[in-house]
Amino acid sequence: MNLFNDIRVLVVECLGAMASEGFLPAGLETAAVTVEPPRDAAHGDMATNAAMVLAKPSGLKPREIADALASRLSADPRIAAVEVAGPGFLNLRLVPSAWQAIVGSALGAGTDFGRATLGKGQKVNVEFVSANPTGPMHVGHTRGAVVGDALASLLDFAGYDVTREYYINDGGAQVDVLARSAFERYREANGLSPEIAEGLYPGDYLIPVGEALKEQYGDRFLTAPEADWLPIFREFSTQAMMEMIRGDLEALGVKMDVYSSEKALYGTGKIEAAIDTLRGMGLIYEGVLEPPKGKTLDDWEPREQTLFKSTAHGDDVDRPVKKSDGGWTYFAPDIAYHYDKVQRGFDLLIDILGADHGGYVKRMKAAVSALSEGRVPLDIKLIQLVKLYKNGEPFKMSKRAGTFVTLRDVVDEVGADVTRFVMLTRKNDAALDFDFAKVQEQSRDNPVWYVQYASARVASVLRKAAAAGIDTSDAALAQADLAALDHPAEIALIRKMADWPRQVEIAARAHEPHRVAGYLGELAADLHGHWNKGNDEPGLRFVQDDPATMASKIALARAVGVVISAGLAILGVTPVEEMR
RNA sequence: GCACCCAUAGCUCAGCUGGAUAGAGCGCUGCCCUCCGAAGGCAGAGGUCAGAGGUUCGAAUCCUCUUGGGUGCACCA
Repeated sequence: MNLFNDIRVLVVECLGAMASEGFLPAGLETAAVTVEPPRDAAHGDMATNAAMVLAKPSGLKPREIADALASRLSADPRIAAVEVAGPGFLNLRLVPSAWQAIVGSALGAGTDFGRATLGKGQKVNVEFVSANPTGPMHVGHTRGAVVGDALASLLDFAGYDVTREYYINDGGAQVDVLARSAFERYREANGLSPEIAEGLYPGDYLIPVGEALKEQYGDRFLTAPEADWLPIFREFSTQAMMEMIRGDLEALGVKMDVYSSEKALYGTGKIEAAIDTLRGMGLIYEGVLEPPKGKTLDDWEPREQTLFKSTAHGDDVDRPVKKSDGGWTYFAPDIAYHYDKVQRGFDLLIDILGADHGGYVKRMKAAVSALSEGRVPLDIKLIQLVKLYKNGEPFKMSKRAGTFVTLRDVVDEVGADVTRFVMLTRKNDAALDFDFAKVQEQSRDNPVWYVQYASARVASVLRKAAAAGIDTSDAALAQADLAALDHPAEIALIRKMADWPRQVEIAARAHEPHRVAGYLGELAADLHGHWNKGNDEPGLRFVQDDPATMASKIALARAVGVVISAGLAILGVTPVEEMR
């Protein structure tokens, strides 16, 4: 299905044949051999670097290898022309039928077109969002949620067995703060005026929690000591927060497979077991850390602590796992949690974190490296800031949650589809400008609109074809005369569309779902460009008088539509049938 | 002080984990426009890929250093 891979296989086979004939030395490493679309279309359909890569290890001149390889390749029925170019590139031109067949594959596979086996069924865990259960999700979380969800879909599409997971940070001091904040709202619900002290969460979203607490417990905790109500209020309000967060995620179209709780790790011995495992490796010791240089800590004093020798696995300094009061640091349950993921048999772990957690990457990688004995890679994607604008002006909203803009605010304003697409228009480690006005604009420089417009145009011609009595089911369209799609412009559009399976692999390998959005923008641009050509050249239009001709053209349109739908599905965006 | 991330056209950004003459949109300039679906189309100008070394057939891409920005740096998560 990935034509580039097919041709690469052919190239490697030819090289193998050349080796068995003695032209090339036996056992040459061919991993570096690539078959890619050339940047300049004038160079042909595909280019391979085989001759240059193998020149040195074989002791031959690139030209010699290229010539010999060229004559072998040209014997393949799919190859129309081969030429040696530049420093030793082989430029390949395929016969039109090789491209036209791709239209048939796309129609046959539907939105599964481009599915890859890259992941080989390996189990991958994508942990994302993991927002503290202390309030509604804000825009920063939103980007992480979208990137994580799209990455999970992408990896699934690329053949991995994916688990979406949320780690609830419900074990630290912040949930005590939440409980105390809820207590004030509980007092409020009982007719007292709340005292939202400095450091408590002031957001209105806790008002209903306070009311619910009153509903359940009446006034009986109003004068009770904190120790009586704190655990109860903590439990009650974290559950309320998690319900809210689940709702927020749902509004965005994100569904987690697993919610893991930090609190649940305590008292089970899991933290102790993880630390003991490290201790068994000689990676836990009692020691005193040096004070950080160049930064003045007024309350610094040397203390002996239980430390994890993370420097043995690439970290800069060793990290404490116990506080001076003997309790675990936040790092300890995190170690246990990742150990749990390793033990659940994942072959690859991915964490999506805010960029402000950058300092945390090395120690976590060190822990996973140690606990999995180097078996399980951990990739941590840091998500940069989202800057909000409205018509170019920095934008703040404070509807109901204090000072920050919530996920709900954004989704209510522009919809989940637009939100998701825009969040994926930049790579995760670059800051993103999100302009409320711009993302709803109907213009070329709004990528969401542009891709949806392409989708709508495809749907439109399909409707026209159906009205003209053409069977527009994929199965029927696949039977159309694809050989009629022989105009260079049509072949060019097919070539773009045929690049989709390759793009999936590239994006999946890099763990970068934003590439899918970028590709869809390019494909949409090509479709629109092709459409415009039809204005001057009626023969290129999708809508034709002759039913058989039209069926061929519609097959192409639908094939492009299939790719757009498949791509949007990965991004979690619903393709539109028509523009309103 | 240390670590991580970023730096590409006037602006906003792509750039295939090393490929050929570095791309797109906006803006600018000049033409064209009633064409399947309006919300335009075509063409042009615009670059020391922050700077300097290195690796190699080949570097925006990998390594080192420099500059400029962001983030984070026991015992909070």
